[in-house]
Amino acid sequence: MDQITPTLAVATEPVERRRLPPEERRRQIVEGAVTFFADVGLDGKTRDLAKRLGITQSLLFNYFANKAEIIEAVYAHVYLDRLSEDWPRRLTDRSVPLRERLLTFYSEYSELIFEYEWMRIFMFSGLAGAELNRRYLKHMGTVILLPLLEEIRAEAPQEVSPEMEDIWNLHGGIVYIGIRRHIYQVPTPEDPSRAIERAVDRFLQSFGLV
Amino acid sequence: MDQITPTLAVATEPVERRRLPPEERRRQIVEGAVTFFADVGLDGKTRDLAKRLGITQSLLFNYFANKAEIIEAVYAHVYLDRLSEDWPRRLTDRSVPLRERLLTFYSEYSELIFEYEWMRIFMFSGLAGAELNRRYLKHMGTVILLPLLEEIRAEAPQEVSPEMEDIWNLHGGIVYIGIRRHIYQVPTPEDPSRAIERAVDRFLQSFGLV
DNA sequence: CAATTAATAGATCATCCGATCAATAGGGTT
DNA sequence: AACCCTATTGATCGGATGATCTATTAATTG
Repeated sequence: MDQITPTLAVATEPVERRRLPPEERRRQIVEGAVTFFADVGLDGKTRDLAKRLGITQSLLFNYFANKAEIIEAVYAHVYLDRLSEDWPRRLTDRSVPLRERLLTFYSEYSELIFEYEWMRIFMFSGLAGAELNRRYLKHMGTVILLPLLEEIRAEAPQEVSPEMEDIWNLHGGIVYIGIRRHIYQVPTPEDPSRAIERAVDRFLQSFGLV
Repeated sequence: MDQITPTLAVATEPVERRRLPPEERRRQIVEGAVTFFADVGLDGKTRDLAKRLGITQSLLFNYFANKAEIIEAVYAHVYLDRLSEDWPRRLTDRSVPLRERLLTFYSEYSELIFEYEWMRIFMFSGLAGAELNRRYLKHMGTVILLPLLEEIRAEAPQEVSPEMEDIWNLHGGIVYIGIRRHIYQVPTPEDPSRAIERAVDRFLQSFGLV
């Protein structure tokens, strides 16, 4: 099996100082754990994580009761408060042209999903059957994509009526760029904004907009 | 961690008969391994696999030198000879309308990628950094999507010129249905053909076709 | 029906893993 | 400089894991 071999002891900061303030040490562990588990998956071993952090394995359990708790902290650090509360409002702000709303949304949203850690941990937890992903996608559907559907329906001529699956299709086509880049690790455009813009324009055009 | 708990000893066939012919036993192991590793990931334990197959763990190593060899057999069983050699030719057969070519291709191709085992093992191996996935996507790009790009360019009016990323976008939007269903395990249309048809039509329409 | 052969099971090994705990030492305080 | 608190360490435990080996048992052959 060609698992990615966990890089050993890549000390991001000089490791001289032992005995950090607990808050800081905890933060350091979580941040290290995010990239570590993004690299090797949620089955990554605590000994490897500790080695990468330049600390002993036992110290991990001084800050977290068990490994599951570390992963909880990773989830929290990667996902919590990363979905802007502002998006639903701005997506439905009809004083701004629909095309512009869509482009600014996907411009900001893509910064999130094209992040290495975000994309990989989301995929790992999805495969593990985590409830997190279902909650997230459900939220995404009701809070972002459904309002978006209504916006398009409001502006589109009567003869063409978009469906929810059409919105998911637009969304998936964009997300797939990040999947290619961070999961399959194949070349993708450095800056995806052009591809996104073209996808959005094709979408709008097909519903008689733009 | 909320790993999917491997189902224990779900004997697909009656296990009465021991002492199977080697060929048959091997085939049985591989097929069981495909769904097993698709469920729990490539880190799945050989003891759990054996339990599900209704055989002892040591028997596995009578047919395979080690676990990596089992996974190789799983890869082979899931991927080899599953990309029809016929697709490139049929996609470029200009005696058939382009829309029809696209629809029949994605109709057949989606049967492949919407398969539970295919999708999950492909994602697991992608995350593990397997070369397999890069080879596959490269092959997909050059043998299917690039010719497809040429076909669209040939038929599209000069003023609009599709790019390779546009084709990947079409492709990704369709594949994403399978990702939602089998990776994130959220509800998707029972039959994706309607969504695929609409996506293809939007795509063609935006390039002045149909 | 006995003999031969190959599949199978169960015990076992060395290693690895998550987690625990007593001992140690860093560094701020007095 | 001595003291004390606690962050950190290193040794260790029980259980799991991939892989091996030997004894047993089922089917095939003559």
